[in-house]
Amino acid sequence: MSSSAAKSAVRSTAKASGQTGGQTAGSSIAEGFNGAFSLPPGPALEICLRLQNAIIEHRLQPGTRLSEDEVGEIYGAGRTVVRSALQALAHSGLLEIKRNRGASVAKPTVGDAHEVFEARALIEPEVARRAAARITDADLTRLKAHIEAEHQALADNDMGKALALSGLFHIDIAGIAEHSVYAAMIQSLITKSSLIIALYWVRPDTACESHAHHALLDAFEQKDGDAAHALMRSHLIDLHSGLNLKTRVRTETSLAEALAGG
Amino acid sequence: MSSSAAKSAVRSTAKASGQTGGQTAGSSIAEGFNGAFSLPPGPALEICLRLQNAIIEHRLQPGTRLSEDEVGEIYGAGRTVVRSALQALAHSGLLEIKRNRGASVAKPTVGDAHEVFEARALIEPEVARRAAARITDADLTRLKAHIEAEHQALADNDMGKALALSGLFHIDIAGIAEHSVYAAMIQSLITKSSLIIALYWVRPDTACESHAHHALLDAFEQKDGDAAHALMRSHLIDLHSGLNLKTRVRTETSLAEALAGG
DNA sequence: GAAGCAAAAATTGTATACGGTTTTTGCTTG
DNA sequence: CAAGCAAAAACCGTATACAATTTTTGCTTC
Repeated sequence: MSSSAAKSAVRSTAKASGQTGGQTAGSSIAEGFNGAFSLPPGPALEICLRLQNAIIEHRLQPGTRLSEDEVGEIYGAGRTVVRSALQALAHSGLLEIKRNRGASVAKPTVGDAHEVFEARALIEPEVARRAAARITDADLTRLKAHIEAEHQALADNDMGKALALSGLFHIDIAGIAEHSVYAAMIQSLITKSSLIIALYWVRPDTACESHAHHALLDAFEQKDGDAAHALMRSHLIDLHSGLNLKTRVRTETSLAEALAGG
Repeated sequence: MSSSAAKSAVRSTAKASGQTGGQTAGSSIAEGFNGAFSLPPGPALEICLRLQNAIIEHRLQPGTRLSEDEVGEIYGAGRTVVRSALQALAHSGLLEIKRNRGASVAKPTVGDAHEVFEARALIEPEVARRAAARITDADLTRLKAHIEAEHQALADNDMGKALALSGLFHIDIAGIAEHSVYAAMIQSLITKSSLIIALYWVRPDTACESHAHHALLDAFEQKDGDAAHALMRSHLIDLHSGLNLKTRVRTETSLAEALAGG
């Protein structure tokens, strides 16, 4: 609950380029998402971030089961720390844990999807207005870098990375607004959005997103809070409408998926 | 073979006889708060609810340290389940866990307090509008019962219970609105509000709260969403203004408190 | 051949033991 | 008598072992 933590957490993402192409959690794209877990620094938090990153980048699909032994084997940790990490992720809404059944990646329903984007449409415009009043030049250059990296990821056809960067853009704004309560809510909502997009995204062109982010950046440069509010709201409504929430998409379980692939 | 069986038997009897005052977690006032934890039903969840209840009713004050062994001793559980419970509570923002330092009841700062009530003033009016559109007669009678119980607690001069019931009123409304995302947010905000009130509450008369709740009930009875929205917003602004967030109140630690008491 | 049931395998829930870090305490020394 | 330091106690982090539950599998039977 420290109100000063949000901004510094986002700021630290600027140094993310110093590492090799390896998959260390500290160098991952999703480092900016790290404010959501109330875990002390340690292996449990690292596993948390790695798994969260995998979910956000759609390398782990909704419904996938995560056995404690399996995860421990992959990351070279005991079951104790893995349990900690899984419980933390469950609390963030990314996993579901059932008694004696283990953890699996959450599968938001159509109703959940509506609720998440409705909440985002309420909260994020307010946060954007706050951010416009507080934004600094350093923040603006960082946001530009995010958009640039997102473009690059799209050029590389790396949809998972592009999506993660798009989310990071919104989270960075929450950090700029210096409101830790809103920031925590938005982090939770955006990670859930990632799951929802994995299940219900149907629009083929993602370019519109970049346009919206550019427009937001302009409003921030002019420190126009009302414009930022309006742009954010329309952006989120646009995102919401880009989902296919009428019919059921991708109801296949991991089993059916495996059958289709092989 | 008999050693472990005997020990568990002792544990269960201690658990049963230690709480003869009718304080089972399932029957406690804070039962309505139980949607916030992503723990499977079991002893960990029970300990979670008991501790949450104690915090909400101000029997545990901000800053109090909770040793794992101590909590385990009290509730007759091993450290494993206690750790689970403490981590879950930390995720809800009620506890703070520092590496090798253990858990302690969170102490929201003045800035946190502003943020929490600002967020409530944004979200809860929206939820009240939704609730007005969906409320049933059964819901109305239940809300009336809440207000009645709150009055009774005030008459008994049981401030902790009154405060918990007041929070339950708001949480019930979130449930009526049938919006799980908002409901989770509001539960988290209200439990945090409980900590904030423990630290910064200065207004001697709590009667105003009951009036506000009565007025809200009227709006719900008439299914007037706009009125519910406006009343909820003014109610929360009123609560916010009832806090002393200018100067520091109650900065004493548990040590100073013990000295003052003894 | 399908349905029902029992045994076995796999997986999670929990407790306990050991190692590392922090905090406290008591002594020494200026 | 205060300050610094070292030893010890307390506490948390992690791994491992055992118990309980679930899921799967193979057999029997209609």
